[in-house]
Amino acid sequence: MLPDGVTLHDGFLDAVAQIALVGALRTVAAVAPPRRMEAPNGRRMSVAMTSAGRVGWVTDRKGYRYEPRQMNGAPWPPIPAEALAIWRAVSGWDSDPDCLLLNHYAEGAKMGLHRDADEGEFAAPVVSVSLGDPARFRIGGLARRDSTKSFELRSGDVLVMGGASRLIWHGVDRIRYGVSPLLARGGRLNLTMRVVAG
DNA sequence: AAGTAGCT
DNA sequence: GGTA
Repeated sequence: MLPDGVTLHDGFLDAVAQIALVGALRTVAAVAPPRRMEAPNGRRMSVAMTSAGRVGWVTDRKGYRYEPRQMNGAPWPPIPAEALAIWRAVSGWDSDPDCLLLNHYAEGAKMGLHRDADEGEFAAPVVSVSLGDPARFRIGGLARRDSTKSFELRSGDVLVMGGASRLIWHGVDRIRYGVSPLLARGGRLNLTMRVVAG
């Protein structure tokens, strides 16, 4: 039983769709290379990130925020049509997302419990797509201290966090590296689409 | 004394 | 996934 507002579309993308999406994301990564950024506390994150869309999510010692340009001054690449199609199918939101955040989990990468709270529009859901190696996903409640539970997210799964769970705490405990044949170098790709409205 | 996209 |  998932919290109210969280929907898991198990196996939403078949193998063909997963391959097509990975191909489109390769183009994103070529224009805006994923990099391991610094959290405001100065620690380098294990997950490498980049973005597509009108704005991209960045972090450094100045804090978390959305920026209209990459560090090198170039705009972010457009959000691939394959990703927008998923958003339109599952988000229930009228407009398209402003940002696609692309996270690459190499072997050993993980992400601590956090909330997606840097957007200006919390009525719109966050749509998360998993590709490649499986991840042990942890989900809590609206308060940091709320109890958590975990389950596995597999390649092709689409998770929607919206409604009462839009600001829910969540994270990735670990990935099971080398399980999926989808990505040549292994690891996990996660993309999340957000309405930033700022 | 919170708050935590980090660390054990 | 709850502490320090």
